[in-house]
Amino acid sequence: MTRPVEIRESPTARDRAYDGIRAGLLQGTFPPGSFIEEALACEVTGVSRTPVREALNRLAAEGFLDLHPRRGAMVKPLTGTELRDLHEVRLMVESHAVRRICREARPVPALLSDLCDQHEAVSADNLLACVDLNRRFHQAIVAAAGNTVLVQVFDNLQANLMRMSMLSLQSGLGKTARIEAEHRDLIAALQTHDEAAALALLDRHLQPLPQLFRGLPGQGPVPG
Amino acid sequence: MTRPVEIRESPTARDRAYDGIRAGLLQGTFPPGSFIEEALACEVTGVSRTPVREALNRLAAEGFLDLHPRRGAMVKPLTGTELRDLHEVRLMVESHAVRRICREARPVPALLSDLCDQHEAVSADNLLACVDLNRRFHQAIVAAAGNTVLVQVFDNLQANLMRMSMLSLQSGLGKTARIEAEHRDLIAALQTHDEAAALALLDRHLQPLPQLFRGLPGQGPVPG
DNA sequence: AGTCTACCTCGTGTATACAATAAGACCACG
DNA sequence: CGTGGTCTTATTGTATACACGAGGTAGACT
Repeated sequence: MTRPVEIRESPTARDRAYDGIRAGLLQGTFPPGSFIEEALACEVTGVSRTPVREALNRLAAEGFLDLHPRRGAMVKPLTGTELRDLHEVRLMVESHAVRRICREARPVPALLSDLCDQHEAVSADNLLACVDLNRRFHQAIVAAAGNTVLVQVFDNLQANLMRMSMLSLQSGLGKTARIEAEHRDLIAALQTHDEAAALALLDRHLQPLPQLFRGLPGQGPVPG
Repeated sequence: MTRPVEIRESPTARDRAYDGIRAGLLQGTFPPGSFIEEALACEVTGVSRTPVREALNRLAAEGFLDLHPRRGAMVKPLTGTELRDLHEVRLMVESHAVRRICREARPVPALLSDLCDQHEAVSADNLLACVDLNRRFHQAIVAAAGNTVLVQVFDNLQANLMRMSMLSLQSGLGKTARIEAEHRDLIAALQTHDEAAALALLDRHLQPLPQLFRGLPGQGPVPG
């Protein structure tokens, strides 16, 4: 386990570019506010400009970058306001999913428990791996609601949600043990289709996050 | 006002490609289920493959196309299920926006009334113009909630929402006069920050849409 | 006659070469 | 010494050429 995150060697150059750049963004290799020049991204990822540009476009669509015409791709600094807005939308989407699951008595996929088990296995200092597991857990909940468009919307938020997760773990707010326990509680509530309980658990699970941006005036970029 | 929709001649080839292909998709030049070959898109839009590919990628991200690796870009057929899912998410987003506007007593931008006025002016048989005005109206409401991430999410839905609007108008469900009246009522409720009334009006305003997909089994593509 | 295989063609995936523009530096002039 | 302008250069935007792979067709063999 020398590598931080399981990077599957995708045969397509575009995906290699995308994965490489995104990893750099999450790990801070490309600091917020800086510009990523295409030539640099080419060196880092080892592919030519064409797939790099496609990757940059995709990352911009996902909210990682601001594409300035003729200027380049600026790494979008996460401001307090954006974190607030992101958290609000995320809560809206996941609450909606939870409501649908409970009201329509949808089955809860076994994948959720599997992810919890994996969570136990991974070491707590492997930030990227923890973030990825967390992402897949919440993604699975949204998917379980059975609304493909809702899944698509949630996927579009993933980029910045992962950044928020990183911040949360780095600042010590999210203890992985607590997260895993809360995940299991949430699964239990969903399995019995107890809407009120599930919503309350979800709310409490995401409650620590606002501490990240509480007090921030909004404009200033968040360090990290 | 000879032109149906204000198409600003963008100097960049990528935008010309994007606008051209999207117009073709909305108007049925590229029928659902068919594959768009890059060479064809080049002929239609008059630019080379590079910007065409970027446009296709963007349209795929927006849900217009399904990109099959090594196969090409298939025009995604809108199924009954997708229309249902889309409507549900759309209602979730706009309801959330309305709630925020009312609870935080946010000012309602004059833009909304302006759009209603323009709606009076445009002829009812100009489908694209009507769809575009409608789009901007709902977009402005979401924007008025003051959550940039929510706006971004809503924008990502726009592609398919416009397709649904086209279907609605074509099938005669949406009478433009009624739409405009309901828009004005909604504005009034928002201005007085009457949450219950605004939510009810929004709900009733979007109520006719489910008739589009009611009874559809889900798999079959929607004609048009 | 049917089926399997091999080849060919077409279309996407990638790289690279060319064009255009904006930012920055340097010089001249006030 | 400061300011304005112009020129250079670096980087993006676009076009095109090449590579690779999939799918279709035709021919041969059973």
